[in-house]
Amino acid sequence: MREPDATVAREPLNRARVLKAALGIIDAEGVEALSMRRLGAELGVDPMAVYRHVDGKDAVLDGVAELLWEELPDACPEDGDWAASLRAFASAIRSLFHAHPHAAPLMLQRLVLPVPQLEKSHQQLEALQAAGFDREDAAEILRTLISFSTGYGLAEVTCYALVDGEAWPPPGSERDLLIAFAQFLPPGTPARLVDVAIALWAMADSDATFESSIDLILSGARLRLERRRGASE
Amino acid sequence: MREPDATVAREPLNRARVLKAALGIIDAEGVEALSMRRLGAELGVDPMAVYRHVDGKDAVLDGVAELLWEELPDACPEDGDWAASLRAFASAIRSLFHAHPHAAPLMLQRLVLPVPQLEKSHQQLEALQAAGFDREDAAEILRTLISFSTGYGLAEVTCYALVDGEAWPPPGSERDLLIAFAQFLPPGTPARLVDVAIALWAMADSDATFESSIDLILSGARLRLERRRGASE
DNA sequence: CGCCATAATCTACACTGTAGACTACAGCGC
DNA sequence: GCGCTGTAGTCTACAGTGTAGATTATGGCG
Repeated sequence: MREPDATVAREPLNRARVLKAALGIIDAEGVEALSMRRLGAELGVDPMAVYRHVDGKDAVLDGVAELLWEELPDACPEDGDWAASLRAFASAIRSLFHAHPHAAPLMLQRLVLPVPQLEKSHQQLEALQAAGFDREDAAEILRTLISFSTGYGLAEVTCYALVDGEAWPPPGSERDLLIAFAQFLPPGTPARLVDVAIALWAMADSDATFESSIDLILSGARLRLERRRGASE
Repeated sequence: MREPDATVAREPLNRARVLKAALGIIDAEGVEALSMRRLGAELGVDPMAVYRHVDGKDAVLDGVAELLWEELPDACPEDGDWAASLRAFASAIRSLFHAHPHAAPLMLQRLVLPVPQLEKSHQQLEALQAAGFDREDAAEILRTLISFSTGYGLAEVTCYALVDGEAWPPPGSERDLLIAFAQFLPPGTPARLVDVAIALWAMADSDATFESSIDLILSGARLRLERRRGASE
């Protein structure tokens, strides 16, 4: 009945498989659905077996965060267009939130020091310095960009969480929107505040807002570069 | 022995006192230290008594988040300087994170729709429209500002969490910094990545970076206002 | 006094993370 | 073949969690 080769009743567990399973659960059902018992069940194994490969639940969460940040694509340094590279970096961060809305809290909890994120940041820093920025300016620009992309991604994902699986913004006429939003707000919220919520968070093209904000940051960076060049010559 | 007046063996519990106590615990020891039993103890009361005044633990967390956003100061609309008002708004959001570093996850979890935040946003929107912005532009600017301030505040607070009570950035020479940061990173992290971490997150004047990023966003807003005015006349 | 609403307590249950003892088994020298 | 040893997986048990439900004080009011 069983496979003849190597008598692999099961592949032995390992850290990578544990983390992958954990991310799967989180993506599908949210962080609060992840328990060690559930994780064991998902892997077809006693819950305690997981502890052989991972230090504990916190370590699992840390590992998943690392896994997520690893999905950030490398910068492609060949073209030498630092602005395009930065824009791609920012978009990638935002996309990460979109790809794993339920895991957003994890990416935030370990926001500053995940090694893969540092690696990509390093690439960006190098590109900026190659373009003539000094290291302080480059770091400041990158920091601004990371902060903004993170905050923006988070805000969007928080909106998605409200409707959980449905489309965002909730489709329909302006009147429909009003009704839909009223559900998310405590009863008795003044109508003018419902309007504010809609204006802020149910705008049609959040892509455009994101891009234009990035433009803003990049144009500021460009300005700084020119000033720096003018001063040094 | 006891106070004679009104025989108040204790003031009866109420929602506000529950939330205040919860925030106290969170500020002092972090979110994970908050349990219903701990909360009851803090209030000198059976854990179950809390449930009379609040719907459950999630409701407590929601309430605390609301409490936090209530600390956002009102805009002072009299001076009519929309840019100054926006800058104050952004700084206030950032200050909120600084004032309650342990509560940051809570403010994020309920990022978009806390009523008090909508109230202040409403004031800002009004001010912008009074200055000549149309509602879409005003909303976009505000959204960018909120996202950025949130992301920036979060990143800073995440750094504070690393040292938990000590000063940030950790003081000392560049070599000291290197050693200090190495502790926060997994062993074996390449030195160039430690450098990146330091450049990004241990910069001396994060106030200045914040302000200059806000300047960037505001100057973009100003530009849009002028264009809009030029087009409409 | 009795009645009753409200606040606070007590008990109990299902569930969590995980320490520690235990079993199953592969690879080894003899 | 034997026994040893190290490793992967299992089992049991414990302290701690959120909270449903029953129970007990405690006040106000007729």
